[in-house]
Order: sequence, then C-alpha cells, then structure tokens
Amino acid sequence: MSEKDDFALREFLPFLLNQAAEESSLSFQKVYRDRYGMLRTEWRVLFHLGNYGEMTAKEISKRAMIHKTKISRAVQKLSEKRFVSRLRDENDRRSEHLSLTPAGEVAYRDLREVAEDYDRKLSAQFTKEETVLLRKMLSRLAGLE
Amino acid sequence: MSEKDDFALREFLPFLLNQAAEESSLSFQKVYRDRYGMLRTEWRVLFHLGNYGEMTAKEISKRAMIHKTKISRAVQKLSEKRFVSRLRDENDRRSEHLSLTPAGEVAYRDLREVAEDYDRKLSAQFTKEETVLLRKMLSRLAGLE
DNA sequence: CGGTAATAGTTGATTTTGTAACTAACAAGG
DNA sequence: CCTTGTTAGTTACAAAATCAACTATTACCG
Repeated sequence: MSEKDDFALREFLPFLLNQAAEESSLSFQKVYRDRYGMLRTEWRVLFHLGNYGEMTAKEISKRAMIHKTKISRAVQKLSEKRFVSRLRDENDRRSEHLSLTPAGEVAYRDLREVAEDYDRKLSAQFTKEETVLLRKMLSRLAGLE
Repeated sequence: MSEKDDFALREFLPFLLNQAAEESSLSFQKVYRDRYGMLRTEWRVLFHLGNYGEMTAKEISKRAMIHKTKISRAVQKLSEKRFVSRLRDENDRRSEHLSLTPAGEVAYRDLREVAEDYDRKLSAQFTKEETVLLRKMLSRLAGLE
C-alpha cells in the first residue's frame, strides 16, 4: 500500500498536532480519571485554580480558552467532589470566586507531580533547545501569545 | 492574581499540544463542514483513502488512531454521500475494502488543496528549519516512527 | 470435524459536548 | 427611576463521542 500522490498526510501539521496531542493526553488522562474520576475539563479547571489561585469562571475561561458552559459543568462536578469551593462576590453578585478546598489542593499537588514527571519524560526525547523551541512554536500555533 | 508556584500549565506539553491542535483544526474544519457537510472523522477517513488508496476500516483505524465505531459511522456517511465505495473481501468476508469514488476523489483533491495552503500558512510563521524540526518532534510524540 | 477463541464491523445505551436561549445582576443614558 | 444593553453563569436540547454488547465470519486446536 504505497502513497498515491505527493501530499503526505503525515506531514500535515494539523494532523500531526492532533495525533501528538491525543497520544500525549492518553496516558495522563488515565491518571486523573482513575484516581479522581475527573474529566479533562475538570482537570484543567483544577489545575488553573491550583496554579494561579482563586479566580472566577470567566477568568479560567479566558486563560484556558475553554467555553464557559464547559467550565460551568466542570465546576459543578468539582464542587460535588468537594475539590472546589464557590464564593459569591458581594460587590458583583453575578460572579463567583472559585478556589480549591484542602482536598482539592491535595489532588492538585498529586496530579501536578504526575504531570511534571510526564512532561519531563516527554521532553527527555529531545534536547533542551529543541523543547524550548517546541513550546514556543506550540504557543504560537495555539494563539497563546 | 499571581502564580502560586512554579508549575506553569502553559508550559505543559500535553496542554500546549491540545490547544495548538484545536486551534489549527478550527479554521480548516469550517471548510469541509461548509463545502461537504463533513464531520472531522469523515474528513480524516476521506484523507486516508485519498492519500494512501484503498484500505479497510481496520487499517484506517490503526493508522489514524481512530476508534472503529467512529470509522464505521463515518464510512456510512461517506458512503451515503457517494464519496466512498465499499467492496467486500471475497477471501475474508468480514472485511471491506474502502476506496474513493470519482466524486470522493474530487472532494479529496479540493480539500487537499485547501489543506496544503493552510499548512503553508501555518508553516510560514517559522523558519524552514524550525518547521522541519517541529514536524519531526510531533511525529515522535505521536508515536509515528 | 466441533467447539472455543479471535477478528471485522455494527448497533444501542450512556456520557459528554456544542449551540442557543435563558436568568439574574449590574451599567449607563435619558 | 426606567429603558436598553451588557455581563456571569446556567440550563435545555441537539449533536457527537464513548463503551459495551452484538452479529457474522474466520482461525485455531484438541
């Protein structure tokens, strides 16, 4: 089964990005799913709160580029799991300040360690300069700068 | 709102990969959706058949790392649209050989062109050496080598 | 052979996501 | 104040993905 023409799907950036993203998510996903029954969005929200501290859903949405409905549902789940506490802003009663509970902190620290190990493992395939460049290029492609 | 510690989510490779993948899929998705009413999986199947020629669902599944139920449904849709023809293998009547119809070829060539343009546009953000390296790194991360 | 296991692909039930419309709270101009 | 517009977050309904169970066919092995 040889290629029919000169367009190489395996060179197509969106394809490569998707494959790499999927592959790199898989093994990590298993951890937060099995250990804490979390979905990807929940994990991301947890990480944002753990990483940047208290913030509102809106802020997470903006930072993580996740749609507000996903955030809303993730926060509900995380709140049910007692990982996140919600505090209504008394000056602007539309918004809520979200933060990690002690249990949420524990989960965050645990998962962060796994994440760091995993990131190191991925990066170890390349030279230091290469991974620096990779991150920079991905940031650009992701529209994060 | 300052960072609480030194782990940066925005540096975490799986996060960056996902964001970059999502972002890069978005604008392209619009094309195959609007022009041919295709879903992402359908597009991928079409591209695999166009790019590598006739193969079975199983082979596509393996190559593209797409689950067989997704493939099954995508093939149904593509077959309804008369983009893909299905031919049962007479030696092993469980499997089907899938290939593009002439109409499928036309759609494939059209979309491939858009894809190539888009890829060039993405690549243009970086130097030639950088994109070569990027592709290589993504291939490695995707487990394609 | 005959029975069990394996494989290709499909289908159905359950989750999860996406889109749009909605509620509640605030803002600003007249 | 009152209307109109905006914003934070939720909810409802449709679309899609996931997971498990299923059919049909072939392979393996005593």
